Amino acid sequence: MNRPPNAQRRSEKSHQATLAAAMDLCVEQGYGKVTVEAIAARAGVSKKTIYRWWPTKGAVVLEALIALVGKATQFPDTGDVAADMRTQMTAVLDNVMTGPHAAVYAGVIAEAQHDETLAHNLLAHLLQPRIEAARDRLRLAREKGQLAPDADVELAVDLLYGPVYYRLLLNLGMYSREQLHTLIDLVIGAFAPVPATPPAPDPG
Amino acid sequence: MNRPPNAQRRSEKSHQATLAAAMDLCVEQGYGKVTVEAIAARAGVSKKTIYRWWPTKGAVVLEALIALVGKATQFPDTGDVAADMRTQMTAVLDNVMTGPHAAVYAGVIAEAQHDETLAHNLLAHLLQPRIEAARDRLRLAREKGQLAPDADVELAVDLLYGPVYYRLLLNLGMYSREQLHTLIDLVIGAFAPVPATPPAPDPG
Amino acid sequence: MNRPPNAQRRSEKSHQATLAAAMDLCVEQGYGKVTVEAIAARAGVSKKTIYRWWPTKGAVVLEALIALVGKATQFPDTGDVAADMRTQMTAVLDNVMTGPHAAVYAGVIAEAQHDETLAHNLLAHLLQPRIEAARDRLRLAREKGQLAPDADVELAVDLLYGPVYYRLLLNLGMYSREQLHTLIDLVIGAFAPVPATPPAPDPG
Amino acid sequence: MNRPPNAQRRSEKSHQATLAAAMDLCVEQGYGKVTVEAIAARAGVSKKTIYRWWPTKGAVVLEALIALVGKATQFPDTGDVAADMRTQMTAVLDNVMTGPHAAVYAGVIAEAQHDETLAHNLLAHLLQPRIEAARDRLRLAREKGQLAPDADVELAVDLLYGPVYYRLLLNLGMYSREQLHTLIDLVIGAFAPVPATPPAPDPG
DNA sequence: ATCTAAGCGAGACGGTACGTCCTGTCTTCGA
DNA sequence: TCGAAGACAGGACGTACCGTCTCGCTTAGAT
Repeated sequence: MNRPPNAQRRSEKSHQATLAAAMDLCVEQGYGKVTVEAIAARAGVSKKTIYRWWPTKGAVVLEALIALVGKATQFPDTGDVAADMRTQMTAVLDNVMTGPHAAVYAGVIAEAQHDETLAHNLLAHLLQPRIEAARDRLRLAREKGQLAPDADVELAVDLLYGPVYYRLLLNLGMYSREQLHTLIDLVIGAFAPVPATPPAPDPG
Repeated sequence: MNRPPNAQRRSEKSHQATLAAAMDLCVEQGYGKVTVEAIAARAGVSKKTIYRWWPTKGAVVLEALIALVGKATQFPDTGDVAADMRTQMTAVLDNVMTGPHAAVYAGVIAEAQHDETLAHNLLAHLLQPRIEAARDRLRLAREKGQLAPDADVELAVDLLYGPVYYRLLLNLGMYSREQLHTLIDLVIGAFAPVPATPPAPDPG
Repeated sequence: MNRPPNAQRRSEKSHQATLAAAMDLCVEQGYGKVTVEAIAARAGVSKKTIYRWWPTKGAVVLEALIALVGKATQFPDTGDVAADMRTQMTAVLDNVMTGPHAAVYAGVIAEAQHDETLAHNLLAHLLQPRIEAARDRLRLAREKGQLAPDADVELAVDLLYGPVYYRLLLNLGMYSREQLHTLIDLVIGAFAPVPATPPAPDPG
Repeated sequence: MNRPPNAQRRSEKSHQATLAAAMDLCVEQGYGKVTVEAIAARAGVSKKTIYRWWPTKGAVVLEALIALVGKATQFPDTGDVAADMRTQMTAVLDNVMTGPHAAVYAGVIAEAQHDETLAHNLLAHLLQPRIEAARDRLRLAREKGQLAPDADVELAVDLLYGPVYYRLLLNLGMYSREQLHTLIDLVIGAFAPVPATPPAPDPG
């Protein structure tokens, strides 16, 4: 009954055409107005082929998004944690929080509200890796003494990413780069270590 | 000519039945699976009547949500800004970020991603008033010297609300009350005024 | 669950448009190539409306056929049973056994081979009434002594109609009017009464 | 260029398995519900192999039918034309007009209504030989003076076969053997030669 | 005895129609 | 005369088969 298809025999051409068509249509018409039928027509692919490999429209667009942003968000390690966070989050801001893909990303997140599988995959394949990378970077900084030894890195990441998604999803207007940098510096600063020797008392 | 209906002659009974049916169905089946047809059937109301007074399903549910949570969010002012933030945000946490209404709220926010009117009304009637109230409370604290004179209250509110919505909408698990309080204290602390004299080193 | 629709509120316009579109398409393209989608599109009617009132394409076309031929096949009674049979069967020949409707009729009969409901309705509403009329006419003739008193009118009707349907459905070429009349005369003759007084022996 | 396949290298095993599967499925589920996919699956044969050797499902089933009934229809010649017709038509009745194969046969005839090639092959390979055999037998009888010299043997065959197909295809209930024999005797009798001297009135 | 070209099973593919569902509009009928 | 009931046009859904196609594999005839 209903065996899964044989992935080895999958047509890479149809695969890529579908992803490209899905992303193009989302950018042109908005995620919500895109239909599986339209994706199939644009890609020159049959609906059956789409349903063979993806359960829903959301899954297609999610994969397209992952392909789009997957590579662009590696964390650098220059030694300066605040600078590295700025570098990475600026890339995220440019890639998916502004420009034509922002609405597509928001659309997928919206869809995930009533699609558990999509929510899980969104988390597992797009979000969680970046969250983990950020946490790792912060843990590294903590080990090097650049953050307080008891700094809660999970909370720190929430404070860094939370406001960005909040503004994306509640239509509050995305941060400019400057605002983003201010935010990052403030959060990193909040987790800075208490200096070992207190600063000399103000002689005034 | 499509004149607007005469609001004076509106049947309050149908109005309330519709809101109640919408909220009940959302809680039972999830926002995404609810249809206008089902709301009409459950409320014993005709579809026409629903479309006469609301443009979309989202608008109905938004109104139901506003009715539900609209009253519960006055900001206290006890003089202790951190305590007041905790009080108010804990109420929000309990009302819409956890429990059966959380998914409904998330569903409306999701719908707003591809419905500009709904997005506008969500912001104007539900979100913006609470954001403004929070900002006002923080401005008051700033004026009283409980926050740094240059504290960016907009950023502060983003840092308080952002992580909560982020965790709601990205399926990351909502904060416990303790976690929420930790978050609030950290953010308020980050905006605390720089003390004129540095704190004495811990004598222990 | 799935109550039947209210026939009183049926749109007669859509009803007639559907029947007309179905028959037109069948004549143009052949019964087998007609789809419910095409009927709906041609009639300017939604598929839902078609499925609300008919279970299958075959049912639509059957109703169209019934409307087409229902009126044209009354039996006359001139007193001459052979002449009356010729009159009626010639009308049938002209209406549904030749010309553009023949293939449509054959298509419906074909469909009825794997659609029990259609088969039943075809019999009950199209065929059986005409068969009964023919039998009645023959019974009348029998009572008047124009046929043998023990004439099997059911068999007689089979012998009259059978060959016609046989040639229609097995692609054997339909009878000309002359052939049909020969057939009728032969069959009626086979059921003629044995003369009370035998013919005088040929004096030759 | 689509060369025809090399029949010498055809797998007889696949050939027979396909025919058997087709007939089995038709008997089990009815001709109309059988699909090429199902035949392929049941036969353990690929769809490609079926389409290599037959153009359509109908062609497969027709071949299966021919294999089934092809042998059983030689006309006897005992000298008694009515008896010989009874013998042969009873065999037809038993083989394809009743029992599990009747519906399959009807299904193929139905399909032929919108498949010219199938119609042609059905006629040429199944029907026409039997019709010709019947005509030949009647011609022989005519030559021997058992039928009137001007007897129209084509019409006679129509009168013999027509009612049988008519009852098969219009769901009118097949004849019993007795009814069939009555029919045959009546038809043959209608074509009997006019006696030179009229029969003497029954002296009883 | 190998080579090689075909048939073969498997099954993915583009395509078409299916029959269902929901939307948002429009009509009817009963209170 | 208003509103519930619900029929309507429209359009996307996800499914089922169609007939084509591309894979490896066997398999038999020709080398």
